[in-house]
Amino acid sequence: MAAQYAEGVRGGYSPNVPTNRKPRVTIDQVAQATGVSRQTVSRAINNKTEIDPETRQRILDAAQAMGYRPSRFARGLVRQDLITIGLVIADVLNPFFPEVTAGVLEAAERRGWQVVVYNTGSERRKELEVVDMLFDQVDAGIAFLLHHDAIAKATAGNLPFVLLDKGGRAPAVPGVRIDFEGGARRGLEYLIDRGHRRIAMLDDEAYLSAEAPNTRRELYLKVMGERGIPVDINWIQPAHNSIDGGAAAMERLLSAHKDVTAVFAYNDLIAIGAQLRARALGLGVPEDCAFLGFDGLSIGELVEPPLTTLHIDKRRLGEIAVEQAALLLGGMSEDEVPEAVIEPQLIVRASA
Amino acid sequence: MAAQYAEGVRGGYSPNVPTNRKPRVTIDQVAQATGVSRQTVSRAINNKTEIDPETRQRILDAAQAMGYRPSRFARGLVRQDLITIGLVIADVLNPFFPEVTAGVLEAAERRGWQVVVYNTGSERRKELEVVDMLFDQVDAGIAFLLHHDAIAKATAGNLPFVLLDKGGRAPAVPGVRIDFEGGARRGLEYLIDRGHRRIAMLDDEAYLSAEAPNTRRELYLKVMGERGIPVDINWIQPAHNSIDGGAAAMERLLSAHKDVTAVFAYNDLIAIGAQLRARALGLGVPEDCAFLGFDGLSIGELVEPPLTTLHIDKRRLGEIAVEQAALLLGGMSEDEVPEAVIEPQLIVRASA
DNA sequence: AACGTCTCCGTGAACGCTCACGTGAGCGGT
DNA sequence: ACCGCTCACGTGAGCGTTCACGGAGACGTT
Repeated sequence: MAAQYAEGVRGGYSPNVPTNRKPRVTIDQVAQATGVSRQTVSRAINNKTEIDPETRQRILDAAQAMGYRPSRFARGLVRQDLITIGLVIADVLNPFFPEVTAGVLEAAERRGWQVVVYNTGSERRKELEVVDMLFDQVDAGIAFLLHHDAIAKATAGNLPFVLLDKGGRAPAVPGVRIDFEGGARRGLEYLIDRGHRRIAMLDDEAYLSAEAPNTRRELYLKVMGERGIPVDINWIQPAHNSIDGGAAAMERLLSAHKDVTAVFAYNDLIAIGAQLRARALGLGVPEDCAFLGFDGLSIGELVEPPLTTLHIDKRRLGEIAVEQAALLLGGMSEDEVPEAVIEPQLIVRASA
Repeated sequence: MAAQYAEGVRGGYSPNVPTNRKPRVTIDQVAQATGVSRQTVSRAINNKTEIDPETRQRILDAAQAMGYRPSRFARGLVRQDLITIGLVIADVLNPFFPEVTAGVLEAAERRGWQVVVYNTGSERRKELEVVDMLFDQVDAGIAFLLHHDAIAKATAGNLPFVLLDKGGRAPAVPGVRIDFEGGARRGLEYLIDRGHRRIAMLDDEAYLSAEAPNTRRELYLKVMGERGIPVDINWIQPAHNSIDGGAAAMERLLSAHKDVTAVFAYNDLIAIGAQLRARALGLGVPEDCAFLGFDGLSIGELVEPPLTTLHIDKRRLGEIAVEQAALLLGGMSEDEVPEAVIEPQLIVRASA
């Protein structure tokens, strides 16, 4: 594969990797070189007692010079307290996930755990692949999974597994539930109470292919129905889960339904894109069209007008997931793990 | 430690972890239970040949039922091809890093490597701690490090180490260099050519405590000097590396120097905060004050007016780092690793 | 009947480390 | 001269796999 030199990159990179990997230096080699036993080298390396300070230094120097580094495998084999968890997210570039990741990282660090991160892009193939990988590589998994077969596979195995956003799934699978129903209800009723009747919905298109229960769209229909507000099915536009996706969907929506007065978006990313495009097309926000997001991303404060949204405590979401993983790892059975629910809070800024 | 129930979280979490960790099920136990040898179980688990399909299924079922999962340590000990790299970043919440992470993740995945992520917050103590940890836990490190003693420690050990943004350091330490000089020069000359003379700089305060060469500030002084433009030292304001930090710094700057016509910010985050605050205080952008950022974050497109910035290909940065790590891992010596430079590109949007 | 060839399965060793011991030297106290 | 103690260090075992073999049985070929 020829190296692709991206624009703005000098001295590009040709991966002509010489594969003469040097063999590992072992503790025994260090021991032999310094004329002591393995155990003494181990004492030096691990900063233990029962060793002469002078000997320690001598060993440390030799180890350094020889390029010795203890094998984490050999070490992990004998000590049982080295824990690594796998964090599976959909997209690092979606600001939702860095916040969750921050919570996971922090909670994991408090416990002295390592966190290895996987990106799926919400593709079915990747999700399945990553779940497979997880079984071999980590002690517990924390995952955001869209596709039900990936979820099934993940929870069927005997790896402690926690779902970020476990949706409406059985209580037996541990995870954090985000109360979309309460959130969507609060958000939509806010819009309705402010007089909006023609409320469109910009949905995440990823849920079209995944056979998952799409709570947000269903909730939209449900609440609108409860309030006796007729819904034109074409008010629902699928959007790619990104700012550009939101913009494109908004344009499609407007080309057919100029008369909607408010937009309820699947999330902030889509809402932001939609709002930006609406303004670019000359609409006033919120006078001509109001926008309501979901997630409470901080970038919602940057746009004009600042985005009204249903805020989710994403950091806490990550923290709780780690705590649940800890319970599982501690030997608790899956159905004993207490339920945790995160309640979206309506944050009224200025877009609605 | 009592559980803190964050607002918006029901059914909060008390970590009364029962620590009766169940002992590991080993391959031998599965072998015994199914009446075969270890090796046969191994063949079943690893999908190898030389095993009767029927036996395989029987073993697989038993393993599943017994909760068997191969130990990655034992496995890693005997196979030498399981590679894990450590990615050390300053702050997941700063959009710069998710982009780098995306590049690293993608490149690592292509190679079948695992990536474990560490967050330092650019704190000296954390940086040193993380570097220490790295030596034990991974096969190679890719790190964004601010403090020179952390860098020294990282590069002194015998762990393959690649620096993201290696700054002006010796060529012997592998890493990617971002050509801040070229970037800053292009940016500042653009401002100067458009008639600006009183150009302030909002610097990252983290560099105050770190005894690192702060190229961006020095470059600012250098270029201004070369063009014969006098600089008031108070035009340089330290800012916390965040949007709020930029806003606060801008407010301080304006309280003393209302007459600056342009702001050159350490990065986009600071620039965005500054610009937002300036507008809130009634200034017109760019008429009253122009803003120039650094990094080329996509959120710069969200603010009004969209931020003019020096764009860095962050994804490519991460990819190159992985490629360099691969070279090192392949046995290449540190000074043989070809130099890679990333050239910031001026993207003129509307803030300057 | 002897021999080769498959197919399926088992055995010993090795991976690199830590843990629980055991050991000998040195030294002060009785 | 003996005991007891501390300090510094060494020895054997074991952690859970995979790898390179070796071997028994079934079956066909000469």
